[in-house]
Amino acid sequence: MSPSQPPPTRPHRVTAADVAKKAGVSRSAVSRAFTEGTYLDKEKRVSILQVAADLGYRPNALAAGLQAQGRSNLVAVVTGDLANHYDGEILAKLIHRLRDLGKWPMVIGGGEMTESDVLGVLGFPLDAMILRGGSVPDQVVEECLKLQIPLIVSGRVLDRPGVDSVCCDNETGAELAVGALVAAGRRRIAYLGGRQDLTSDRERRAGFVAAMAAAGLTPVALFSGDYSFDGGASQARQLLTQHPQIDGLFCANDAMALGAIAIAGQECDRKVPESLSVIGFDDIAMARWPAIALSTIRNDMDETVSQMMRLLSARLADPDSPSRVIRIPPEFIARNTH
Amino acid sequence: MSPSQPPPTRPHRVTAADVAKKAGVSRSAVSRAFTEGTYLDKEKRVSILQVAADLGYRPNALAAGLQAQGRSNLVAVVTGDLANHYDGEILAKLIHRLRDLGKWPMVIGGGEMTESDVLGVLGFPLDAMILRGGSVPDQVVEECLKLQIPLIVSGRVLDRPGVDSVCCDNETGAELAVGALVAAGRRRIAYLGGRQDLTSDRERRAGFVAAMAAAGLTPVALFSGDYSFDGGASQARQLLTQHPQIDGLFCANDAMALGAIAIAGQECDRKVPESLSVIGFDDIAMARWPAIALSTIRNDMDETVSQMMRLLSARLADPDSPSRVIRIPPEFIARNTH
DNA sequence: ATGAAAGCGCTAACAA
DNA sequence: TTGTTAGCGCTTTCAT
Repeated sequence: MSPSQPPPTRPHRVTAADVAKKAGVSRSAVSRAFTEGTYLDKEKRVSILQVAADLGYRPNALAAGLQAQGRSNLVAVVTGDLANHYDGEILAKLIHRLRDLGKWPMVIGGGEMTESDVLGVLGFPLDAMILRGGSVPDQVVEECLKLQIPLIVSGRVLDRPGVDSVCCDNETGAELAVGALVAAGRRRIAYLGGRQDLTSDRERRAGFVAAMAAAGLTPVALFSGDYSFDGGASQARQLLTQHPQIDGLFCANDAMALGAIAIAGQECDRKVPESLSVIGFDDIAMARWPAIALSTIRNDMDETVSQMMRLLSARLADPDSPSRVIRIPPEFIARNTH
Repeated sequence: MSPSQPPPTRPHRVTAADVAKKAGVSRSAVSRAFTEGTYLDKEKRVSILQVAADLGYRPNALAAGLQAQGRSNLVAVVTGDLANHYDGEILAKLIHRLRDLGKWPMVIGGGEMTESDVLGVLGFPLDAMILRGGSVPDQVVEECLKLQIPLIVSGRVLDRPGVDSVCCDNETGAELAVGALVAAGRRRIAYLGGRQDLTSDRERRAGFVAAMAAAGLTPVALFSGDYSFDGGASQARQLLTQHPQIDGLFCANDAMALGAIAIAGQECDRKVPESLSVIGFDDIAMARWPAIALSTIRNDMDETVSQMMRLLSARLADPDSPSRVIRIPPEFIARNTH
């Protein structure tokens, strides 16, 4: 209304223009000062950076990302359920390694998978999307491909053009487990599975069945759980009740194995490993705890993440390269439960 | 060189302009079609959305965030070490609740805390930054305040203008633990602490000391660990060796309590709770596992996250409101280890 | 070496 | 109700 009223304008974020004015140079000079390998007088650069520091200026990454076509440095990470320790542990490594590549992880998922969230994040011009474990709605995959956003999948294989996957060789892992159980003298062996809608479970199950057959054995039972401790416990209760004769148990992941061991000891009067051998899958940190010392199949996280980063870099460098599937070899880790 | 060579231009992301042209409307009409509560002919909106869907268009969130001053919907989350289950569990809830608010979480930290990462993320015009646990470099706090970025701190209290905190009432928690140990008939009680550089440990320690004094008891020992299972185990080994007479142990978090219980049973021939009571802190999911059934002090995650979201919303609505500190009341959860 | 100017894709104030 | 216009803050030719 009247010019006497100074607008109580909240001091906006310092921009390159502010720095330019204060330093007596052009906006472009400021931009150059923050970019390696650009023509700019050595002294001038120093003085600009000084002024910028005084003012508390830092380039707006949003504006930069908008400008740089196809290099927003934003990477969406759709994590599996963080209640699964494997997912939590691998997420930490993933975040760390993405930063090494200069990427910023936008993390979604972690519990109940909200499909709208993962579609919503596509609103950002992502450099890539990482799908960790879990069931990935097909629609999401379609949208990513339509938007030409590179997809790196881990924990399952998605053999499609433009999608790279890295996944444990689950069948081999199951074979190793059966081999170890047989070597321990077990013959009446059962499988305690995870969520049947996930390929990891299907592959481990198939590997188990095949290895048993190869060993001339018939599975005593094939159960399914949900990859959780509680699920493992309740399924193990039924399993040990209905089939008290079993002497070996291969579980689809470590959490279920721990649940099963708890039930065996507390409710079924079965000592592990004396009267029952149990082998898990993944080798989460807890499995290494001396008090637990779970025999398991290592699903190597460091190697998995390394390969994911390798695939990511390769695809970013050449978006049209053929899609790749990398299988990580598992390893049997002998501890105290078999 | 010659116009006969069609440039092998990688099809760019579909923009509002593309949709506008195809639909025969203006760019603004397209923008309006995607914004609730704008003037736009019903039919026209439908047809625009139809064309957009055909083309696979979705508004570029970067451009939108650049435009909307102070509403990028980006929130940086600096998480504590995900090897601590408490941090993992709360991160999952945090991500979920932030999405409910329409915010996108950029997650950093999770393991080795890289200070440059947390400074680097300030390049984005964040709506807010969430600091979860751990030690927060002062420089980070300064930069945030300088940039006028709201800071929500959890797991410690940072009583400064513009910073809101929500934190468990650690002293009361320690009192509850001592009370429970005393009620269980324990008198020779020790404290197995976490990282002394963290306020959570200092408060729990202080609360322990005060409660012991109030009960007319003298602590047998005050040890320090690192909040990890392994750290708890090795400290407990020393503790039980040097002070075999102790009959009660209050641990600074659940992980250390589990480590201590493991050592007690496996190496020191002390049955829990028969000859040694152990109480943890946090009430992580594992503490509830029947096989573990850890008596502990609940550090309510749902309530913590709810309050964080409340503080966040309030600060976003009024950036100048006085900073607030919310203390979450702890609760003793009696299970099988005391 | 450096400034001017164009544009990245979007929203919002202003006209019509 | 709708189109035109002006930025948001930055990077990058293009001149100079």
